[in-house]
Amino acid sequence: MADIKSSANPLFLREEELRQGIELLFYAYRDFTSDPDSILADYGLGRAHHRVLHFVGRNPKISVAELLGILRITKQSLSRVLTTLLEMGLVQQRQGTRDRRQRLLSLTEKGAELERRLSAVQQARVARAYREAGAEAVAGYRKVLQGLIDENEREKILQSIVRR
Amino acid sequence: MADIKSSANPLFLREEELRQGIELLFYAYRDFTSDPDSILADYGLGRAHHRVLHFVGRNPKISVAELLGILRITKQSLSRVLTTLLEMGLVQQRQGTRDRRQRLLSLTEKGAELERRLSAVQQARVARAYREAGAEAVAGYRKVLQGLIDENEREKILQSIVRR
DNA sequence: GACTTTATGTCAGCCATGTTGACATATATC
DNA sequence: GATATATGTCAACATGGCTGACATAAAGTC
Repeated sequence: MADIKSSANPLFLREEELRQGIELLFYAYRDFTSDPDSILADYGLGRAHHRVLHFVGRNPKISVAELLGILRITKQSLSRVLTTLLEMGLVQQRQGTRDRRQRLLSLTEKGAELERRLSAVQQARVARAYREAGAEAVAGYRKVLQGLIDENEREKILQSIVRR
Repeated sequence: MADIKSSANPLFLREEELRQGIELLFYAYRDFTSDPDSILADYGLGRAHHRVLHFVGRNPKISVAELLGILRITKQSLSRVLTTLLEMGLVQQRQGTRDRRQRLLSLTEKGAELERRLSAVQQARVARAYREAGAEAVAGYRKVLQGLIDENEREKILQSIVRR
Protein backbone atom coordinates (compact mmCIF):
# COMPACT_ATOMS: atom_id res chain seq x y z
CA MET A 1 0.00 0.00 0.00
CA ALA A 2 2.86 2.36 0.84
CA ASP A 3 4.27 1.50 -2.55
CA ILE A 4 1.30 2.96 -4.31
CA LYS A 5 1.84 6.28 -2.62
CA SER A 6 5.54 6.39 -3.35
CA SER A 7 6.42 9.35 -5.49
CA ALA A 8 8.32 7.04 -7.81
CA ASN A 9 5.00 5.52 -8.79
CA PRO A 10 3.24 7.39 -11.59
CA LEU A 11 -0.11 6.26 -10.21
CA PHE A 12 0.37 8.52 -7.22
CA LEU A 13 0.62 11.62 -9.30
CA ARG A 14 -2.32 10.51 -11.32
CA GLU A 15 -4.48 9.96 -8.25
CA GLU A 16 -3.49 13.32 -6.83
CA GLU A 17 -4.40 14.95 -10.08
CA LEU A 18 -7.81 13.30 -10.04
CA ARG A 19 -8.42 14.26 -6.44
CA GLN A 20 -7.64 17.84 -7.23
CA GLY A 21 -10.03 17.78 -10.15
CA ILE A 22 -12.71 16.44 -7.85
CA GLU A 23 -12.17 19.01 -5.13
CA LEU A 24 -12.06 21.87 -7.58
CA LEU A 25 -15.42 20.76 -8.88
CA PHE A 26 -16.81 20.66 -5.37
CA TYR A 27 -15.64 24.16 -4.47
CA ALA A 28 -16.56 25.66 -7.82
CA TYR A 29 -20.05 24.23 -7.65
CA ARG A 30 -20.46 25.29 -4.04
CA ASP A 31 -19.72 28.92 -4.84
CA PHE A 32 -21.42 28.85 -8.22
CA THR A 33 -24.72 27.92 -6.61
CA SER A 34 -24.35 30.37 -3.76
CA ASP A 35 -24.89 33.53 -5.82
CA PRO A 36 -28.53 33.07 -6.71
CA ASP A 37 -29.48 31.92 -3.24
CA SER A 38 -29.71 35.36 -1.69
CA ILE A 39 -31.95 36.58 -4.50
CA LEU A 40 -34.15 33.52 -4.20
CA ALA A 41 -34.45 34.03 -0.47
CA ASP A 42 -36.18 37.37 -1.09
CA TYR A 43 -38.92 35.46 -2.86
CA GLY A 44 -39.04 32.62 -0.38
CA LEU A 45 -37.76 30.29 -3.06
CA GLY A 46 -34.96 27.74 -3.08
CA ARG A 47 -32.62 26.06 -5.46
CA ALA A 48 -35.24 23.64 -6.64
CA HIS A 49 -37.30 26.56 -7.89
CA HIS A 50 -34.26 28.04 -9.54
CA ARG A 51 -33.59 24.87 -11.47
CA VAL A 52 -37.16 24.81 -12.73
CA LEU A 53 -37.06 28.48 -13.71
CA HIS A 54 -33.82 27.91 -15.52
CA PHE A 55 -34.85 24.91 -17.56
CA VAL A 56 -38.31 26.17 -18.31
CA GLY A 57 -36.76 29.43 -19.40
CA ARG A 58 -34.35 27.66 -21.65
CA ASN A 59 -37.02 25.30 -23.01
CA PRO A 60 -40.28 27.15 -23.42
CA LYS A 61 -43.27 24.81 -23.79
CA ILE A 62 -41.39 21.98 -22.15
CA SER A 63 -43.57 19.12 -20.97
CA VAL A 64 -43.57 17.91 -17.40
CA ALA A 65 -42.03 14.61 -18.44
CA GLU A 66 -39.15 16.27 -20.21
CA LEU A 67 -38.49 18.48 -17.23
CA LEU A 68 -38.51 15.47 -14.94
CA GLY A 69 -35.95 13.83 -17.18
CA ILE A 70 -33.62 16.78 -16.89
CA LEU A 71 -33.96 17.29 -13.19
CA ARG A 72 -33.95 13.60 -12.29
CA ILE A 73 -36.42 14.01 -9.47
CA THR A 74 -39.85 12.50 -8.90
CA LYS A 75 -43.01 14.08 -10.18
CA GLN A 76 -44.14 14.57 -6.59
CA SER A 77 -41.08 16.63 -5.82
CA LEU A 78 -41.46 18.63 -8.97
CA SER A 79 -45.14 19.12 -8.30
CA ARG A 80 -44.42 20.90 -5.07
CA VAL A 81 -42.11 23.53 -6.52
CA LEU A 82 -44.08 23.85 -9.72
CA THR A 83 -47.30 24.52 -7.86
CA THR A 84 -45.59 27.33 -5.98
CA LEU A 85 -44.22 28.84 -9.17
CA LEU A 86 -47.61 28.64 -10.86
CA GLU A 87 -49.33 30.23 -7.87
CA MET A 88 -46.77 33.00 -7.81
CA GLY A 89 -47.39 33.67 -11.47
CA LEU A 90 -43.81 32.94 -12.48
CA VAL A 91 -44.64 29.94 -14.66
CA GLN A 92 -47.64 29.33 -16.87
CA GLN A 93 -48.96 26.13 -18.38
CA ARG A 94 -50.93 25.48 -21.52
CA GLN A 95 -52.49 22.33 -22.77
CA GLY A 96 -50.54 20.65 -25.53
CA THR A 97 -52.15 20.88 -28.96
CA ARG A 98 -50.90 17.63 -30.39
CA ASP A 99 -51.35 15.82 -27.10
CA ARG A 100 -53.84 17.50 -24.84
CA ARG A 101 -52.72 15.52 -21.80
CA GLN A 102 -49.49 17.42 -21.75
CA ARG A 103 -49.07 20.61 -19.79
CA LEU A 104 -46.55 22.70 -21.58
CA LEU A 105 -44.66 25.00 -19.28
CA SER A 106 -43.31 28.46 -19.99
CA LEU A 107 -42.16 31.41 -17.95
CA THR A 108 -44.45 34.38 -17.54
CA GLU A 109 -42.92 37.79 -18.09
CA LYS A 110 -42.53 38.05 -14.33
CA GLY A 111 -40.87 34.65 -14.25
CA ALA A 112 -38.55 35.56 -17.09
CA GLU A 113 -37.58 38.67 -15.21
CA LEU A 114 -36.60 36.75 -12.13
CA GLU A 115 -34.82 34.17 -14.22
CA ARG A 116 -32.78 36.91 -15.83
CA ARG A 117 -31.83 38.28 -12.45
CA LEU A 118 -30.69 34.86 -11.33
CA SER A 119 -28.87 34.16 -14.56
CA ALA A 120 -27.16 37.51 -14.38
CA VAL A 121 -25.26 36.83 -11.19
CA GLN A 122 -24.34 33.34 -12.26
CA GLN A 123 -23.26 34.49 -15.69
CA ALA A 124 -21.19 37.23 -14.12
CA ARG A 125 -19.24 34.65 -12.17
CA VAL A 126 -18.75 32.41 -15.18
CA ALA A 127 -17.82 35.38 -17.36
CA ARG A 128 -15.18 36.43 -14.89
CA ALA A 129 -13.74 32.93 -14.76
CA TYR A 130 -13.77 32.69 -18.57
CA ARG A 131 -12.09 36.05 -18.94
CA GLU A 132 -9.38 35.19 -16.47
CA ALA A 133 -8.75 31.77 -17.95
CA GLY A 134 -8.85 32.62 -21.65
CA ALA A 135 -10.55 31.07 -24.64
CA GLU A 136 -8.37 28.01 -24.83
CA ALA A 137 -9.00 27.13 -21.22
CA VAL A 138 -12.73 27.56 -21.76
CA ALA A 139 -12.63 25.00 -24.53
CA GLY A 140 -10.89 22.56 -22.21
CA TYR A 141 -13.34 23.25 -19.40
CA ARG A 142 -16.21 22.42 -21.69
CA LYS A 143 -14.57 19.34 -23.04
CA VAL A 144 -13.92 17.86 -19.63
CA LEU A 145 -17.36 18.72 -18.28
CA GLN A 146 -18.91 17.00 -21.27
CA GLY A 147 -16.87 13.93 -20.49
CA LEU A 148 -18.18 13.89 -16.92
CA ILE A 149 -21.77 13.54 -18.09
CA ASP A 150 -23.23 10.04 -18.21
CA GLU A 151 -22.22 8.52 -21.49
CA ASN A 152 -25.64 7.17 -22.41
CA GLU A 153 -27.25 10.58 -22.04
CA ARG A 154 -24.43 12.76 -23.21
CA GLU A 155 -25.45 13.14 -26.82
CA LYS A 156 -29.00 14.07 -25.97
CA ILE A 157 -27.93 16.60 -23.40
CA LEU A 158 -25.32 18.21 -25.61
CA GLN A 159 -27.87 18.65 -28.32
CA SER A 160 -30.29 20.27 -25.91
CA ILE A 161 -27.58 22.64 -24.75
CA VAL A 162 -26.09 23.64 -28.05
CA ARG A 163 -29.20 23.64 -30.22
CA ARG A 164 -31.37 26.78 -30.06
CA MET B 1 -34.55 43.74 -25.35
CA ALA B 2 -35.01 42.05 -28.69
CA ASP B 3 -31.93 43.87 -29.85
CA ILE B 4 -29.81 42.17 -27.28
CA LYS B 5 -30.85 38.80 -28.62
CA SER B 6 -30.19 39.66 -32.23
CA SER B 7 -27.50 37.47 -33.73
CA ALA B 8 -25.77 40.55 -35.04
CA ASN B 9 -25.04 41.48 -31.46
CA PRO B 10 -21.88 39.87 -30.10
CA LEU B 11 -23.42 39.87 -26.62
CA PHE B 12 -25.87 37.24 -27.74
CA LEU B 13 -23.17 34.75 -28.55
CA ARG B 14 -21.45 35.58 -25.35
CA GLU B 15 -24.57 35.02 -23.29
CA GLU B 16 -25.23 31.73 -25.06
CA GLU B 17 -21.71 30.66 -24.34
CA LEU B 18 -22.12 31.46 -20.68
CA ARG B 19 -25.43 29.65 -20.48
CA GLN B 20 -23.86 26.59 -21.97
CA GLY B 21 -21.04 26.73 -19.47
CA ILE B 22 -23.60 26.92 -16.69
CA GLU B 23 -25.68 24.02 -17.92
CA LEU B 24 -22.65 21.85 -18.50
CA LEU B 25 -21.64 22.44 -14.92
CA PHE B 26 -25.10 21.47 -13.73
CA TYR B 27 -25.19 18.22 -15.66
CA ALA B 28 -21.60 17.29 -14.90
CA TYR B 29 -22.09 17.85 -11.20
CA ARG B 30 -25.37 15.98 -11.22
CA ASP B 31 -23.80 12.87 -12.69
CA PHE B 32 -20.54 13.28 -10.85
CA THR B 33 -22.33 13.08 -7.50
CA SER B 34 -24.56 10.22 -8.54
CA ASP B 35 -21.87 7.55 -8.59
CA PRO B 36 -21.12 7.36 -4.89
CA ASP B 37 -24.76 7.50 -3.89
CA SER B 38 -25.52 3.84 -4.49
CA ILE B 39 -22.51 2.79 -2.42
CA LEU B 40 -23.49 5.15 0.37
CA ALA B 41 -27.02 3.80 0.35
CA ASP B 42 -25.67 0.38 1.36
CA TYR B 43 -24.38 1.96 4.54
CA GLY B 44 -27.44 4.11 5.15
CA LEU B 45 -25.32 7.18 4.53
CA GLY B 46 -25.86 10.23 2.34
CA ARG B 47 -23.90 12.86 0.53
CA ALA B 48 -23.29 14.84 3.67
CA HIS B 49 -21.44 11.87 5.12
CA HIS B 50 -19.50 11.49 1.93
CA ARG B 51 -18.30 15.07 2.05
CA VAL B 52 -17.11 14.61 5.62
CA LEU B 53 -15.35 11.35 4.78
CA HIS B 54 -13.69 12.99 1.84
CA PHE B 55 -12.37 16.05 3.60
CA VAL B 56 -11.38 14.26 6.77
CA GLY B 57 -9.59 11.73 4.59
CA ARG B 58 -7.77 14.44 2.75
CA ASN B 59 -6.98 16.38 5.93
CA PRO B 60 -6.18 13.98 8.75
CA LYS B 61 -6.34 15.62 12.19
CA ILE B 62 -8.58 18.38 10.86
CA SER B 63 -10.38 20.36 13.55
CA VAL B 64 -14.13 20.72 13.60
CA ALA B 65 -13.84 24.44 12.88
CA GLU B 66 -11.72 23.88 9.80
CA LEU B 67 -14.13 21.29 8.52
CA LEU B 68 -17.03 23.67 9.07
CA GLY B 69 -15.20 26.27 7.04
CA ILE B 70 -14.79 23.92 4.11
CA LEU B 71 -18.31 22.56 4.13
CA ARG B 72 -19.99 25.88 4.88
CA ILE B 73 -22.65 24.35 7.05
CA THR B 74 -23.56 24.89 10.68
CA LYS B 75 -22.01 22.96 13.51
CA GLN B 76 -25.41 21.48 14.29
CA SER B 77 -25.68 20.05 10.81
CA LEU B 78 -22.16 18.72 10.94
CA SER B 79 -22.74 17.31 14.37
CA ARG B 80 -25.48 15.08 13.08
CA VAL B 81 -23.48 13.41 10.37
CA LEU B 82 -20.29 13.36 12.40
CA THR B 83 -21.98 11.61 15.30
CA THR B 84 -23.17 8.91 12.93
CA LEU B 85 -19.72 8.45 11.44
CA LEU B 86 -18.14 8.25 14.88
CA GLU B 87 -20.71 5.73 16.07
CA MET B 88 -20.15 3.63 12.98
CA GLY B 89 -16.43 3.66 13.64
CA LEU B 90 -15.59 5.35 10.35
CA VAL B 91 -14.13 8.49 11.91
CA GLN B 92 -12.13 8.86 15.12
CA GLN B 93 -11.36 11.94 17.17
CA ARG B 94 -8.46 12.80 19.39
CA GLN B 95 -7.95 15.72 21.68
CA GLY B 96 -5.63 18.36 20.29
CA THR B 97 -2.26 18.54 21.99
CA ARG B 98 -1.60 22.24 21.54
CA ASP B 99 -5.22 23.14 22.19
CA ARG B 100 -7.02 20.47 24.13
CA ARG B 101 -10.43 21.88 23.30
CA GLN B 102 -10.04 20.82 19.73
CA ARG B 103 -11.21 17.47 18.53
CA LEU B 104 -8.99 16.44 15.70
CA LEU B 105 -10.72 14.16 13.25
CA SER B 106 -9.25 11.33 11.22
CA LEU B 107 -10.59 8.35 9.36
CA THR B 108 -10.34 4.93 10.94
CA GLU B 109 -9.04 2.13 8.76
CA LYS B 110 -12.66 1.17 8.12
CA GLY B 111 -13.48 4.76 7.22
CA ALA B 112 -10.50 5.01 4.92
CA GLU B 113 -11.64 1.86 3.20
CA LEU B 114 -15.07 3.25 2.49
CA GLU B 115 -13.58 6.55 1.43
CA ARG B 116 -11.40 4.72 -1.07
CA ARG B 117 -14.40 2.89 -2.47
CA LEU B 118 -16.23 6.18 -2.91
CA SER B 119 -13.22 7.94 -4.36
CA ALA B 120 -12.65 5.10 -6.75
CA VAL B 121 -15.90 5.47 -8.64
CA GLN B 122 -15.62 9.22 -8.73
CA GLN B 123 -12.01 9.11 -9.85
CA ALA B 124 -12.92 6.62 -12.53
CA ARG B 125 -15.39 9.08 -13.99
CA VAL B 126 -12.95 11.96 -13.84
CA ALA B 127 -10.16 9.81 -15.26
CA ARG B 128 -12.33 8.87 -18.19
CA ALA B 129 -13.21 12.49 -18.86
CA TYR B 130 -9.56 13.53 -18.56
CA ARG B 131 -8.44 10.78 -20.89
CA GLU B 132 -11.03 11.67 -23.51
CA ALA B 133 -10.33 15.39 -23.29
CA GLY B 134 -6.55 15.34 -23.19
CA ALA B 135 -3.97 17.09 -21.04
CA GLU B 136 -4.45 20.52 -22.50
CA ALA B 137 -8.18 20.44 -21.88
CA VAL B 138 -7.58 19.32 -18.31
CA ALA B 139 -5.43 22.38 -17.70
CA GLY B 140 -8.22 24.58 -19.01
CA TYR B 141 -10.82 22.78 -16.93
CA ARG B 142 -8.78 23.42 -13.81
CA LYS B 143 -8.13 27.01 -14.68
CA VAL B 144 -11.80 27.83 -15.19
CA LEU B 145 -12.95 25.96 -12.08
CA GLN B 146 -10.41 27.90 -10.04
CA GLY B 147 -11.85 31.11 -11.42
CA LEU B 148 -15.33 30.08 -10.32
CA ILE B 149 -14.28 29.88 -6.69
CA ASP B 150 -14.94 32.91 -4.51
CA GLU B 151 -12.07 35.29 -5.00
CA ASN B 152 -11.47 36.01 -1.35
CA GLU B 153 -11.12 32.34 -0.50
CA ARG B 154 -9.46 31.14 -3.66
CA GLU B 155 -5.87 31.32 -2.55
CA LYS B 156 -6.50 29.48 0.66
CA ILE B 157 -8.45 26.75 -1.07
CA LEU B 158 -5.94 26.28 -3.83
CA GLN B 159 -3.21 25.88 -1.30
CA SER B 160 -5.20 23.30 0.60
CA ILE B 161 -5.80 21.37 -2.62
CA VAL B 162 -2.34 21.46 -4.09
CA ARG B 163 -0.26 21.26 -0.93
CA ARG B 164 0.31 17.79 0.53
C1' DG C 1 -6.78 34.51 40.00
C1' DA C 2 -10.87 36.44 37.96
C1' DC C 3 -12.69 37.54 33.40
C1' DT C 4 -13.36 36.94 28.64
C1' DT C 5 -12.97 34.57 24.52
C1' DT C 6 -12.85 30.43 21.91
C1' DA C 7 -13.79 25.52 20.38
C1' DT C 8 -17.04 22.55 20.73
C1' DG C 9 -21.35 20.16 21.99
C1' DT C 10 -26.33 19.56 22.69
C1' DC C 11 -31.34 20.09 22.76
C1' DA C 12 -35.30 21.48 20.34
C1' DG C 13 -37.78 22.78 16.52
C1' DC C 14 -38.38 24.37 11.73
C1' DC C 15 -37.95 24.21 6.61
C1' DA C 16 -36.72 22.64 1.90
C1' DT C 17 -36.48 19.06 -0.92
C1' DG C 18 -35.79 14.55 -1.91
C1' DT C 19 -38.19 9.65 -1.56
C1' DT C 20 -42.06 5.69 -2.01
C1' DG C 21 -46.68 3.92 -2.56
C1' DA C 22 -51.30 4.16 -3.93
C1' DC C 23 -54.88 5.85 -6.47
C1' DA C 24 -57.34 9.13 -9.99
C1' DT C 25 -58.23 11.22 -14.51
C1' DA C 26 -58.04 12.46 -19.13
C1' DT C 27 -56.38 11.48 -23.45
C1' DA C 28 -54.05 8.78 -26.98
C1' DT C 29 -53.41 4.57 -29.33
C1' DC C 30 -54.28 -0.12 -30.98
C1' DG D 1 -63.51 -1.07 -26.12
C1' DA D 2 -59.20 -2.10 -23.91
C1' DT D 3 -54.80 -0.58 -22.83
C1' DA D 4 -51.09 2.58 -22.36
C1' DT D 5 -49.51 7.16 -21.34
C1' DA D 6 -49.12 11.99 -19.24
C1' DT D 7 -50.13 13.97 -15.43
C1' DG D 8 -51.95 14.97 -10.77
C1' DT D 9 -52.85 14.17 -5.84
C1' DC D 10 -52.74 12.47 -1.08
C1' DA D 11 -50.06 10.72 2.58
C1' DA D 12 -46.05 9.54 4.97
C1' DC D 13 -41.23 9.55 5.57
C1' DA D 14 -35.96 10.72 5.32
C1' DT D 15 -32.12 13.75 4.74
C1' DG D 16 -29.79 17.56 5.58
C1' DG D 17 -29.89 22.32 5.76
C1' DC D 18 -31.27 26.24 9.33
C1' DT D 19 -31.93 29.18 13.94
C1' DG D 20 -31.91 29.92 18.88
C1' DA D 21 -30.54 28.95 23.37
C1' DC D 22 -27.72 27.11 26.64
C1' DA D 23 -23.51 24.32 28.48
C1' DT D 24 -18.65 23.22 29.18
C1' DA D 25 -13.89 23.16 29.09
C1' DA D 26 -9.78 25.19 27.89
C1' DA D 27 -7.08 29.17 26.42
C1' DG D 28 -5.74 33.81 26.66
C1' DT D 29 -5.68 38.36 29.10
C1' DC D 30 -5.36 41.89 32.59
